[in-house]
Amino acid sequence: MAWVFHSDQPLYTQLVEQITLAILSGAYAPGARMPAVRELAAQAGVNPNTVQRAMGELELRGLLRSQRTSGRFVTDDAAVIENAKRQLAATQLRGFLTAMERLGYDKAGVLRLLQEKEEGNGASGM
Amino acid sequence: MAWVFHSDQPLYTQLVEQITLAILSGAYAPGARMPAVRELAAQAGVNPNTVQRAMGELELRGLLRSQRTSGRFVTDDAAVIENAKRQLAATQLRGFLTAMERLGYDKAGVLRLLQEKEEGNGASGM
DNA sequence: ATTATTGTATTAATTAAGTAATACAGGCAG
DNA sequence: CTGCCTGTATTACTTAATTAATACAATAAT
Repeated sequence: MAWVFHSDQPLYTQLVEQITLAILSGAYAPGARMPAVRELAAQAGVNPNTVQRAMGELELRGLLRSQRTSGRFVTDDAAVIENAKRQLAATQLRGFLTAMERLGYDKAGVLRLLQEKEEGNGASGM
Repeated sequence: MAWVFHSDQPLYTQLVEQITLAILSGAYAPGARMPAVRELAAQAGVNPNTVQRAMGELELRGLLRSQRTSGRFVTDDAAVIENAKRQLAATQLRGFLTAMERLGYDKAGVLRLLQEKEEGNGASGM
């Protein structure tokens, strides 16, 4: 796993995001054992507590499960993963739509904009 | 103007957002004089510097113009306003699409999702 | 039983961000 | 020319968030 961080967001947040995507994409497979906190911290070059914090967040979301002394494991419930995916998508969509509405676009307008982009032209027809 | 603030975001950010939308929607008309920094601060119940900071931001974006001793004015260039609107929309769209792509949705998938929502049903067909 | 490896908890240090207090500067009206 | 109303700049206070150091706890393996 390639750990790349930028400075305009907390480390633990970026960890949550990257690990989440790794799980949702299957890079960390369902049921698989995660690297230990200290190991992952070494890999990523951050403090173990920072990893711990990220992991805790992911446990709350049900994506990880900790086994006290044997390690942490990705959930093996595929439905949970699929659900998380859909949940994130829904959140994105909702936020996007309300932002666009405040800019004066109704749903039809948003659709039009998207289809224009889909066609690869920048003509907005304003 | 009704000033409503929530605590999960800096005041000056919320000011920027609300004033921006007020300008984009025409509530503060092109060329119109803005309330003075201290007056607006009193209205909104915040420190004048906080308003100043928000105003400065809006100046950078070309939406406001300060006249040193006579006050601040909304730009009277309608194109600037229109442009800001489109810029914000484009930013929203771009961010939304990349987020969705990382979740495994291609553009067609996003479109499908939107159209489903458009039709008012929650069936995702998963 | 001992040791090594796991996750966990607590506390402290550091840093950064936001907000506010206050003083400055320029022009217009009287 | 005096005073008041503009925006502006500087500085300091306060608060919160992030990260790190360190110690604790449990279990599996030897």
